[in-house]
Amino acid sequence: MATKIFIVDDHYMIIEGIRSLLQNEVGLEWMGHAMNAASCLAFLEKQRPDVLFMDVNLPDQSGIDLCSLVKKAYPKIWIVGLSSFNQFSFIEKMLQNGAAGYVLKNATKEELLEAIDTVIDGKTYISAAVETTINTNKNIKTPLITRREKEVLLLIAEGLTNGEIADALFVSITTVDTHRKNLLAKFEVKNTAALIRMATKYQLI
Amino acid sequence: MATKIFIVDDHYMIIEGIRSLLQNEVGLEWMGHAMNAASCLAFLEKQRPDVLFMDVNLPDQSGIDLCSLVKKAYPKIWIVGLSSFNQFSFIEKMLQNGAAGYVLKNATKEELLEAIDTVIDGKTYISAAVETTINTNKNIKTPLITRREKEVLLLIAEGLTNGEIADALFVSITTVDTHRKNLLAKFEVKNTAALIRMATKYQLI
DNA sequence: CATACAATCCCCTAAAAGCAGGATTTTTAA
DNA sequence: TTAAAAATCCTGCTTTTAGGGGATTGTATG
Repeated sequence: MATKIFIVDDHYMIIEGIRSLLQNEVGLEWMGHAMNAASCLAFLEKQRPDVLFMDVNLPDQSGIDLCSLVKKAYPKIWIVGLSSFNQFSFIEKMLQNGAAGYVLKNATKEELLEAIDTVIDGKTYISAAVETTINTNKNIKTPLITRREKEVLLLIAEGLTNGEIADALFVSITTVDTHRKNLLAKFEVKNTAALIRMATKYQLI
Repeated sequence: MATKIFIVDDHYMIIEGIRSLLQNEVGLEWMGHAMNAASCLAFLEKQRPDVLFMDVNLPDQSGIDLCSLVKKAYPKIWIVGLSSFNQFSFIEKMLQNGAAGYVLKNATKEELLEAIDTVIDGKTYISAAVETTINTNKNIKTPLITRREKEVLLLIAEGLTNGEIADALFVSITTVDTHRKNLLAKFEVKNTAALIRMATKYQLI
């Protein structure tokens, strides 16, 4: 039986690109595409692909969230994350949320076919380039900050001083100061400038 | 005579996507593709497309730079910028560097055809979505900072103090302090945190 | 039920950044 | 070649951060 392929991506060219790469492959059946999360879910109510290529960035909902939704509702569908970016945070989250593979949008036909074969075998497919990113990033720990610390961080980024943050959060300045110290420690930086830069790097801001 | 189309983009799927959308159009001749700036320039030495779709992000050189290079060497080639991002800075720079159009990677076939028609007519093609971005951004003034201010800004973002920056640049602390004051004034912010956030927003860091 | 963690608060000191004025010398561009 | 812009340096003062200690309370979670 042919492996049924579906894709959700808001970039028309990517859809066409993948389609033209895979369309005439034997053993594959092209089921079509959706251009947003909602129509993807609507499609899945009626039909079930084997492999679902899923863009990480969708207009109505993040691919990350859609991934866990789909995986909960239809555990048999193998999801392959699709992104222009070789960015660790995306890769990590997609895999955590049940994706069985991750390919970049500059993947070759061979990579796509290998990804399909690998995931329907129940294994995880990670392309070489993505693997490198994972390896370089897995040592770099993203600081685990608390809810309150994140609030403080955002207000710091807004340009508020400790006093102003204290007023905004109805706590004392010393409390804000403590959170701030903890942020510096957790990000392993020694001042606000580096803190904000790191936080944007980790896309916490 | 058919309009000759060439594309430079490092994403295989985009190339295939555009090719499958345009390949069978009458009046168009698909010349092929390059996947980086160098091979694009090599191709142009031998053959001349009429319209050149150019990715803004290329592996060996930015599309922005390649754009002005190509336009200087071959003014008759109409360049259409190509990007996933509807980002003002990119659009602006591509157009400044001689691009005649700008389309997003989620463009439809109709948009691509319209872009081609428009630019070979000598006009500028801007898709509706991109136009909106231009309008919303042209009011937002990006601060114009000097070379030295940018150096200081980068070092601030690295987490260096005024003293350390002074040492790094072989100037006095007061000089660094002045640059810093000017940065705060130009970005219209009142402290470092907001400065770094703004600077990353404007992608100066 | 212990204990880990988050969130809150306090003290003190030193360092760094921010604010308000200056000034001089190079560069750059009209 | 001359005016504007950039880069350099200064003094004095205030506010804010950073670094070093703490401590208490509540709330989850094993």
